[in-house]
This record gives sequence, C-alpha cells and structure tokens, in this order.
Amino acid sequence: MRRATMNDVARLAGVSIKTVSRVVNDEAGVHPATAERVLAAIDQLGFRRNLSARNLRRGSSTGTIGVVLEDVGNPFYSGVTRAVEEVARLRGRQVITGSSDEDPSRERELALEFCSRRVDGLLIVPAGLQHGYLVPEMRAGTPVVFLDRPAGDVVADTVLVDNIGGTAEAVLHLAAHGHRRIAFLGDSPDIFTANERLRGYREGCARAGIGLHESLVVMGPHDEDSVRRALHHLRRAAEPATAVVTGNNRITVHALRALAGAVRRPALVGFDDFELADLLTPPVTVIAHDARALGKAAADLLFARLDGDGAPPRRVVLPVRLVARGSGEVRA
Amino acid sequence: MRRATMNDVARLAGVSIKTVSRVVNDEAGVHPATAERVLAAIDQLGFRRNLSARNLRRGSSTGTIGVVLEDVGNPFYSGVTRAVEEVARLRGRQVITGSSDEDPSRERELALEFCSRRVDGLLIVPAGLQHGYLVPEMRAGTPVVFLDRPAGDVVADTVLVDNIGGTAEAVLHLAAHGHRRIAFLGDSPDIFTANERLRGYREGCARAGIGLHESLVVMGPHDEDSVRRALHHLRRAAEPATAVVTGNNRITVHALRALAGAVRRPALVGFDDFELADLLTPPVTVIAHDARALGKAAADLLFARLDGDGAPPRRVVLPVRLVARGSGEVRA
DNA sequence: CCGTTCGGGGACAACGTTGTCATAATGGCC
DNA sequence: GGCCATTATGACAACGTTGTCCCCGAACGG
Repeated sequence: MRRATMNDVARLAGVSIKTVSRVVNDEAGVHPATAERVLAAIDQLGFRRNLSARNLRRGSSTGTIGVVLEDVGNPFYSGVTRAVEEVARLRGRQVITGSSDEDPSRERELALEFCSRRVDGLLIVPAGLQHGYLVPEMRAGTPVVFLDRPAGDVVADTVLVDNIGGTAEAVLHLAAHGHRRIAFLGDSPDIFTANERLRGYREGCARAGIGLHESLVVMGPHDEDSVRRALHHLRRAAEPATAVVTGNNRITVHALRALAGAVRRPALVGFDDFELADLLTPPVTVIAHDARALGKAAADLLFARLDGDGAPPRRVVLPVRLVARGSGEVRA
Repeated sequence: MRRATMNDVARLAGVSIKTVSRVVNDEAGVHPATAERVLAAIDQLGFRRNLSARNLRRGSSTGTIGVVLEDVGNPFYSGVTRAVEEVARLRGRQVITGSSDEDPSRERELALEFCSRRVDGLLIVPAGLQHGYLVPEMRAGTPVVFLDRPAGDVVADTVLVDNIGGTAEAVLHLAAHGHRRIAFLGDSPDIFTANERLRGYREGCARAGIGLHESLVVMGPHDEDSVRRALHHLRRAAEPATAVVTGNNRITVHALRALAGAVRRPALVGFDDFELADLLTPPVTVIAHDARALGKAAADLLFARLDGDGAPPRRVVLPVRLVARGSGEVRA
C-alpha cells in the first residue's frame, strides 16, 4: 500500500537509485539493457516519481500557478480560468484555483496557502483593498498579477477593463435614443469595478448633457429580490426612469427577470456580455468584454515576469465594446 | 532573493531549527519569550514554510485533490468545480483542475501529473474509455471517483445522472402534447452521456408508442453550423420533425440560435438546464440536473474513501427532473 | 543532600529526489 | 602493453522540514 520509491525500483532492477533517476529523467548514458530493466521494474511496481521531492531537491519551479478569484463557478471567472489554463499549459504549468467569495480574509488565506505551496506565480482578483501581506512574497520572488481590479496598496502588474469608458458609452447610447432619465443599478460601492462603472455613468450623463439625479443611482443590490425592489422603486417614482444601466452580468440577469412580462419596460444596457443575450426579447444590448482576453493578458504578463522581465509594473486596460442588440433602443 | 528557511529564522532568533518548527506548528513546550523572538524573526525574514518539504517529511496528505474535466470554462463544469471546492475547503484541501477537452490522452496526462503531485484523490470526468492507467495509482491508495460518465474498464466510485430516464421523459412530454415525429439531436456517440440519452430517446419513443425513425436521429454535431444544418434537414424532410430533443446544453443553445426567428418552430426539450432558459420566447423546457449536486456527491464519495471507507465501489445515479416552461408544448 | 520530575530546548536522521564527483570497465591508439 | 578517452554506473550529500531521542537545569519531596 506504500508507494514505490526510486529505491524500491533500484533494488528490484539491481541498479543504484541514481540510475533509476537517470532513466526516469531521460538522461543520456544509461545502457539500453539497463534502462529496460529499470523500466520493467517501474512498471511492475507502479512507480511514479514524487514531484514534491523533486521540486524540493531542485529548488526551482513547482510547475504550478495559483489563481484566486471571486467564484470559480461564475461563468465570467470560469472563462478567465480557462484562458489562464491554456497559457499555463503551453508553459507546462498546472493551475490551482480558489474562490474568495469577495471575502478579503479568505483571499489572503488562499494566496498565502498558495505561496506555501511555492506556486511559481499568483493571479489575484482582489476581494479587498489591503494587499500588504503579499509584499514579502513578492520580494521573495513570487510574481503577482492583479486581475479585473487593482490592488489597494501595492504596486504590481494589473489588468483591467475600461469600466469608465464602457459605462459612459452605455449612457450615451441610451441618450442617443432619446432617454433623459437613465438609472444606474450597481453592485456594492466597496467593489472597485462597481465604483468605476458608477463614475462612468456620471461621466456619460455629463457628456450627454443630462443633469445628474442621485435618486436614479442605486448601489448595492445583488440578489434577485433587492434588484427587483430597486427597479420597482425606479419605475414608480414621480419621474420614473425610462432606461437602466446595470452594473454587471448578475444584476443584468436579475433585472431581466424582474422585468419579464412587464408593460412599458425601460430600455436596458448591461455591463458584461452573457450567453443568449441575443436571443432574448428584446435582445439585450451590453457592454461586452472578454473574460478569456482578460485571463490571457494576465497570464501572459505573469509568464513574462517568470521569464525575467524586470520592467516596472504595468497596468493594462482592455477595451470594451458596446454590442447594440435592441434593448437599448426601446422608445423613451 | 532566496527564500528564507527555518534555518535562517533559527539563526536570527538564536534558537535551533527544531524550536522554529515547534513555533510554526503551534506545538506546546516553547517558552513564550522564545516564541516571540522566533515570531519576530519569521516576520522580519518573511518566512513561509515550504509545504513541499513538510509533505515530503510527513509522508501523509498533500492537502490537494485533482479534478480532470472536459472544460473548466463550461458553466456546467465550473458549477461542478465550485461544489467540489466547497467540500474540499471544509476538509482543508486545495483543488487542482485541468481540462481534457474530450481528449483521452490529455485526460491521462493530467491525471498522472496529478498523481505525481501526490494528490489525495482524483475526480475525473472520463474523456475516453480506457482507464487502466489508473490501476497502479488506485492500488497505491489514491482514491478515484468518476463523474458524469463511468470509466471504461475499471471499477470505481461513479456518480452519474439519470440520462436514460430523463431523455425518455422528454420524449413522453412531447408525445403528450401531440407530437409523433420527434427528433433527437445528440453529441458524438463516443461520449457516454450522448449514447445514454439516445437510449433514453428510444425508450421514450417505445413507451409513447411511437415508431422509431432512424432518419430523425442525428448524432455528432456540436458546433453551431452543424447543428444548424442538421435542423434544416430535419425540418425540410418529406415528413418533417415537429419536435426536437437536444442532447446537451451546448446543442440546445446552438439549436435555439438556429431556430431564432423561424416560422413554425418545432417544439423543443433540451437536456441540461441553463441560465435564462425561462426568459426566452418561448421559455425552454429542459431536463434539469444539478451540476453542484453532482460535484458535491462526487466529492463526498471521495472524502468518504479518504476517511477509510472500504466498501465496494458505489455507483450513484442522481435524479433529473423535467422543467416544463413552454417550448415543449408548441402545437404539433 | 540526593534522586526524581518536568519544562524547555537541541542533535540527528529521515522523507524521495537530483547534482556532483568518483570509479570501474571498455576500447582505441601509439 | 601502457595510456587516455569514453561509457556506464554508483556513493554521497543536499533540498527544508519534522519525528525521535536526549540533555540540561530548576524545582521538589524525602
């Protein structure tokens, strides 16, 4: 029941452990006949080399990278993960993932656990604003790339999307179709992207020449019920909103469900694209950005660091694009 | 740039390396003043214990479990992953994932790589039918649970969903709404679930008293174009299909897109539920089963083995349920 | 005052592997 | 035949940690 080691293989094959090592690592200079004996022994014993021991001895790479994100189960992040995996695979690395659920202490726990495992690098979607805990790790040579949101208090490579520009564009799109009372429904303002998108909303209003009505801004709801209530409120007000910008895919979906079957639906533009948006009635106009592109960009940055890139930390902002499908053109 | 080791900490704190170990592991019998000196040194050097070394020395668990599935980026599998992660977290384990992309050799490569890392257990969505390569690993004490599909040639714990019963139910549902020419659009017959669902389709036809028309069965298409062509063919035939059962969520989505805007759409029931199915026009009737439940059941089984459960391999079949939303009731 | 106990701490080996260096056997060349 | 280069192999230490065993000094009871 104990696992066979090189020692066991060596004994069975009647060679030294070093010869086994040579065979396992395809090193030159082993007599074919000897190699064959060793391979037979390996097969017979079901030997598989212990990577922990190997990595310990060699001291170099463990061949793993750690990814900490909000929720591996969220299609957006699973797209990110997949892209990371693809890059990692080309570089012969395995991916370890963990979900922080927006809990900063959980994020920290995961990241440090990964460091204990000596991951070659870390990809993090920050849950909180404090990342000082990473400084010793970064100093010790573990590259870190932040994803989707910047770190609070350390400088490091960061890949973001153009939240502000995208949301502003959403507002302008709605304004171009005659809307003047455009609401913004965003996630908790503690979340970087939610805040940025709120800024984009304001910028869009300004550029469209629409006065800002704070009563049209609702931040925080993120489950179906609270989104429903917020929408109800916005539509029943003295001067009801005729259009809504939703701050992320979850909120968009909750809003669509809340509005299903309603008469005189407000126009809607959602941040984040999602599958089937084109098949709904009306098809949903979105600010699209590519989860895979985000993951790939971050992974590329990380591997550049592992390849020795010593340039100052970079901040990459990926473009977004408005995909007009119809829901933003509903009459005011 | 070299990482601090316990030795470095010991030197700085003026104690032996064993005392550092004791502090790091919260072992009793260290004078508080000594412990404090050690902790200060740890902090100053940014020491973090090397889990590879620890696991090697202790020989026990590495605290990881490996998950091989088709595609981490597919929402269905990311739901599975999330559920696995939750169970693993409660047991203090990390999750390593890898996508096989339905390639048996890739599956094998990933699984064996994970074994080299000495994962505590393996969760596999089989890509192929040959799993003999796992026998030595299982014999060496690595528990393996197969997920969603059974292994071809080894007996091990397996968690499946009721593919046959579910698909049969779909056919009966359509038949109950007057359909007699019901088509089945499934994935490659090499894939276990596709085959099972085809069997379910046939069983459903038999139970509904519908004669089997092989021209109504199309296996294989799984990208948008081929699904589109298959549907076109089915609808343009001399005796066109009035209803379709789609074999998985990808095919369902492709079919919906192909049918968008068509007149006299065939009725449709899809295997696998998906987000927004209820918001489409008409809302899509599906055979629903729960990715999270699948992941949880498999992880529970795995941890039971790790806890020493030595019972014969189990096969768990999770129930599915037909969620009638309307698309199955379209007039024949 | 001596033997015992106990708290605190250290020396050393071992986990499974690989890098370094040494050694034995072989063959070719003068 | 003697010498060296080459090939095939092995002995040994080291990676960073932890388990085992041992030691030292202080406190305590008789």
